[in-house]
Amino acid sequence: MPTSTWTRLSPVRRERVLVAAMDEFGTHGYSTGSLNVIAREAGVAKGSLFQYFEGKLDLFAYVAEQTSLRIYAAMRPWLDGYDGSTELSRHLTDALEAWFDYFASHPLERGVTAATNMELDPAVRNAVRAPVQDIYLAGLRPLAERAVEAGDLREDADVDALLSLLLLLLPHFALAAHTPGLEGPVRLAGEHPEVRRANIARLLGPVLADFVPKGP
Amino acid sequence: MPTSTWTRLSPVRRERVLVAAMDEFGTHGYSTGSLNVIAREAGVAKGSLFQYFEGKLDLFAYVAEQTSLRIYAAMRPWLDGYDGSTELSRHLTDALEAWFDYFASHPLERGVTAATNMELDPAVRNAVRAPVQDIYLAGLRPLAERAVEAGDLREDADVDALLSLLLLLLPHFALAAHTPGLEGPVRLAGEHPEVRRANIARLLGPVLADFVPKGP
DNA sequence: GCCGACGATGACCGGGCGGTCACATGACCG
DNA sequence: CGGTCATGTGACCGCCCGGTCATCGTCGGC
Repeated sequence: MPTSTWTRLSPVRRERVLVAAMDEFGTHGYSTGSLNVIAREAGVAKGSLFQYFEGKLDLFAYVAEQTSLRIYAAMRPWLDGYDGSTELSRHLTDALEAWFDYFASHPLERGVTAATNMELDPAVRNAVRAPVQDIYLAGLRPLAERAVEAGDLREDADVDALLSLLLLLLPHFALAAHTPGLEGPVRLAGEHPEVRRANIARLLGPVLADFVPKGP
Repeated sequence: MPTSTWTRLSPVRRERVLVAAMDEFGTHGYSTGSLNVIAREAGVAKGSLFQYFEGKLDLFAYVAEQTSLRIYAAMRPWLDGYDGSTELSRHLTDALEAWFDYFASHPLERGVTAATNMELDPAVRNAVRAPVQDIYLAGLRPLAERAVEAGDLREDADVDALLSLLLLLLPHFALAAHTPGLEGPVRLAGEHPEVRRANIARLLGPVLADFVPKGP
């Protein structure tokens, strides 16, 4: 958790530190990322970083959390826009498409997401991922509940299981879609929008299959 | 590339070093993995490691390559067993199922595969993944060609594109299926074999859809 | 019994790391 | 003005890293 000093800091200085940390951690990951580099790029003394955060892990957790909040804010219109009047799978396809676009145009957020999901050390994963998942769950759970009300999900659907699946799979899809040197799985990021939509729908299909009602 | 000294080493000593390196790199990844730890666990002086390999990256590349060879050897019966008399998708489902089982019972190989696929540094990725992919391609390409002959793949199918897709997606599936704390995506690793088979087939479906013949 | 080649060894090197701390700076107050 | 306090700073600490190398033991050939 950031210190009280951090919260009192000028927004300009906060943003400089945050961007430098997102860049460094997003490029090199947690363990290889260097506080010396972050301080230098932010134009701040290294000692200041320790006045703002309890240590390296605290800074990384903050970066991951802020990144999730930015992504969440960008996805908010799609999460709030679902009222059951459109089909759930169609709505999720829209959201996933917007998500891909967001990563494509926000390399810092993409890098941090990659670093978070590719972290091997269980201690670091646990420290970072729980708050991040809480943020996504806060947006996804109401959507799932609205879908049950609307009959788009089976009444006895295990909502927790569905949300776990989405949280596990979606980052993989999103990141794989922008893996350098390949267009993306199943040509997800292809040039023709209608092809891309169809591919997203195909990826979502097996994820949702257990949860949607059987009949028409 | 290992030195000539390494090839002259007693198999017992070679195996001790290889296992220690697989364990360390598989647990902590490349950059965080320590040569000091590897030397200690292998019961070998650190200087010896530099008589066997050109440096840390050389050792990691060797570990990744040997791991691929072990996995490839275990999958060999499934690769060679395809002669066009069974359906391709059914055959690949068998192979993927065997792959999951292999990872579940071989934690060292699973760890190294995870470390290889989760590496962020492009230089390390390139040094490691090219030889690894060559190994898999050597097994998969003949299978794909046999499938074209048997009419299981469209004659004009882009075999390279299909192989790229398989190489990109399959490790993700295999690793996600054993992510600690979750049963696996779409309950891949569920208890009922028939459910698992169905889920594997659903995952493979979109990967193959562009490549199989349209009609019956 | 001597020798030269090979291989094993661990003390040692320079460097970068996360983290600390004594001190400088400057705003505010009596 | 002096005193206090929050904040900024970078030299410094101990540690571990990948990598080197002088040294020594152990062989097979003569």
